[in-house]
Amino acid sequence: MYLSKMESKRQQVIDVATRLFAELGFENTSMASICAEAGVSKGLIYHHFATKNELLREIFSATTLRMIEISQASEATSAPHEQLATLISQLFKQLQEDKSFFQLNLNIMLQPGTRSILHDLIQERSAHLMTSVRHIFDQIDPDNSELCSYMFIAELDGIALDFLSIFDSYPIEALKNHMINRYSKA
Amino acid sequence: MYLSKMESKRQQVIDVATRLFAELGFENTSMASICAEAGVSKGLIYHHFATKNELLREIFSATTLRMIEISQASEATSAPHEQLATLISQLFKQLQEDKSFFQLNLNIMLQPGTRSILHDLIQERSAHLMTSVRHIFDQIDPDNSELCSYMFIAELDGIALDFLSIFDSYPIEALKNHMINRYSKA
Amino acid sequence: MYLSKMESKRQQVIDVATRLFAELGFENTSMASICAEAGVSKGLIYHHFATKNELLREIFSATTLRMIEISQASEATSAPHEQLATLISQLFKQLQEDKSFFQLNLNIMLQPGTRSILHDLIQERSAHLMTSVRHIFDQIDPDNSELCSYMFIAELDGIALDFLSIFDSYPIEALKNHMINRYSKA
Amino acid sequence: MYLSKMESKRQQVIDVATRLFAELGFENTSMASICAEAGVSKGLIYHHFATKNELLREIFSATTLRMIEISQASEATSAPHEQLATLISQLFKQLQEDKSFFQLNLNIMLQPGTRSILHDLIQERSAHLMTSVRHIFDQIDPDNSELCSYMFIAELDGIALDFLSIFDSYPIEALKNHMINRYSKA
DNA sequence: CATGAATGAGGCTTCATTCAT
DNA sequence: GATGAATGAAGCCTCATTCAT
Repeated sequence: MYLSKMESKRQQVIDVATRLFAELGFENTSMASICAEAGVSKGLIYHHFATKNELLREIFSATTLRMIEISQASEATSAPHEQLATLISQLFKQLQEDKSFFQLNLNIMLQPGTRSILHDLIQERSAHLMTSVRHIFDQIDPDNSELCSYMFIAELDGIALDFLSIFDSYPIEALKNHMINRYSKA
Repeated sequence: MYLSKMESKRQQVIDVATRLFAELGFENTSMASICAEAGVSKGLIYHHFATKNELLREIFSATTLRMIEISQASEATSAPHEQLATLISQLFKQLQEDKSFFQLNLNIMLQPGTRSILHDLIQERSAHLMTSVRHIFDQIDPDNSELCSYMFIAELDGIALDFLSIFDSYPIEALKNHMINRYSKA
Repeated sequence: MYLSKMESKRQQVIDVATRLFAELGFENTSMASICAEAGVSKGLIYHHFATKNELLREIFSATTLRMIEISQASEATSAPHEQLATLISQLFKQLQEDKSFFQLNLNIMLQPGTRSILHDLIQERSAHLMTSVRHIFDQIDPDNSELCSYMFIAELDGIALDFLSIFDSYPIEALKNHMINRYSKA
Repeated sequence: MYLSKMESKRQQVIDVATRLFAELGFENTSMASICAEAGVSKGLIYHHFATKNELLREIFSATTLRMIEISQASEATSAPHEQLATLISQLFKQLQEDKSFFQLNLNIMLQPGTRSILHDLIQERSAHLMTSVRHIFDQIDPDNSELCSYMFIAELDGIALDFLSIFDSYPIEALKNHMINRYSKA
């Protein structure tokens, strides 16, 4: 029970921080406001996380894990075109269900301040992602798998970007279907 | 000469601020540092710009104008596929020549803080951009011009995003050629 | 015409400053806001008034003149009790007609910052006022004229203070009649 | 001892701020100078008081309590005329012993800036004061108790005003005796 | 007389972080 | 593990005033 309570406060801080970073941005979220919303003292937050930057890194790592889970859901199916279809479906599902999750990730990867804090973690994540996608395209078109992978990722990133941050009303369903059509045909 | 001197300090502030916002991010750039680098007193910056936010808005508006110029370069040629090719070329050229220009734009459109400051201006810009692109696709495939436009923009945005912020080494030339091939064939 | 125009801008500054000082207080009124409301440049205001303090002193002096005029209106009548009645009437009339005029005077005489700027002028004014009132009471009760004068002034000041700054709804008419009754009977 | 130390810094801030507001005026007292004189860091003052305005409000509330105490000292005695005499004595005593206490109160109630900050508290205080005084006059002259109360308060306020802010040398003792004579006779 | 760009000190407030309890 | 008082640097902005034109 002590442990669970201990974990609960720590996790509470992470949850609240994740939400506030997504809503307000890292630089506009104060440690004080995280404490307030998490119902935790200033002393405690620094007992669990050495600095605000460390807290961000921990959150980023956690989201990386979650993104890997999403991308691995597709690996169950064997046929590469099916894998792509599943991957696309999964991503669009998440994109619509948890906008703030993706918004946060775009934020912190683009903002110079947070980028440099997370530099190594960003590297790791994108390398991992690239490898995953490339495994699939290696089975479809080994000669162009690199280019195809980059293009595939760019299309998904671009849609996410436009959906989340550029256009106020976005035909997300139409684009999802378009992507599935483009990539799931043998 | 009066005019040039008068304009010079104001413009100097804009130039320095644009660069620092791109390099460090809006929230991590202090008015004091802008003053210092522009060789201008703290008071003067507030003589010309009511607020740090106003300064950002002015910069954003200026970049919108510049983006419109870029996109209009393609309108000279008559054939729609040629227009697309020209547009893609222009964009990739700018993207490689002035990374910080695009970085800044991605930054401020994604960061919640700056987004809300610029909300109306972002709306205007993306509407304008959408209209421009759609004019071209209306001539190619009127029935699907909306979807095509969104997809086209997503691809370009995604490439820019990945190039500027995700991957450390990016095959930008290969992607450019791929895009030109995809869109310039009749 | 040049002269009148010259005077007009100068007077305009005085008028606007008087109003703003009364509405916002001296310390909360910036030279810039006076310029803006008076439609005058910063250079010009400093051409006419050496400093913000000088502007205040000039305004205070002008209001002193106006107060003297008011108090002299009563000297026409010969009987001392009539003089008091007239004086009271005049003061209550002004108090109700031009609240901000009196408010300003109370403000700047009480605020330590403005008090010290105006120290000598405040002395002069109160000495003059005291003398005027005492002339009247000398004719009524020479032995107690000093005390009577102080008490008379205190009553009027107190009513003004309470009316202008303490109570939201104040039976000003009732107090006026009470004062007239108290002092006009032979 | 923990408590005393905890309270000590907070109270120290209040004490210093009260004194400086009285001496220099609210607008001319910087938070920095309060910190300096209280031997406290800039951060701490904002740990205890959200805002400079809040600090003022707290001080004003405290002075209201003190004024209520003073006015209640008279309620012990039963006869109304005695109550008035006691009240007058008390007030003159305080007025002479702690000029800056009253000066501060006049200041902030008259300065437009501070007035609006304290608007509700001023209302409360004057309502309370009025009620207290009226209780006494209800026992003396029920038909005119309202007018008598207003007049009584005006006289005291006017004397305080003139004593503290208008005249350089003021026969305060003579006026005190005059007031006691006027109100303590049955 | 008239303008408005320019200055620099100083004001209020925020914030990450530390530390005694 | 938990609290919250305390710090001090830094941030945005305001303002009286000066001066070249």
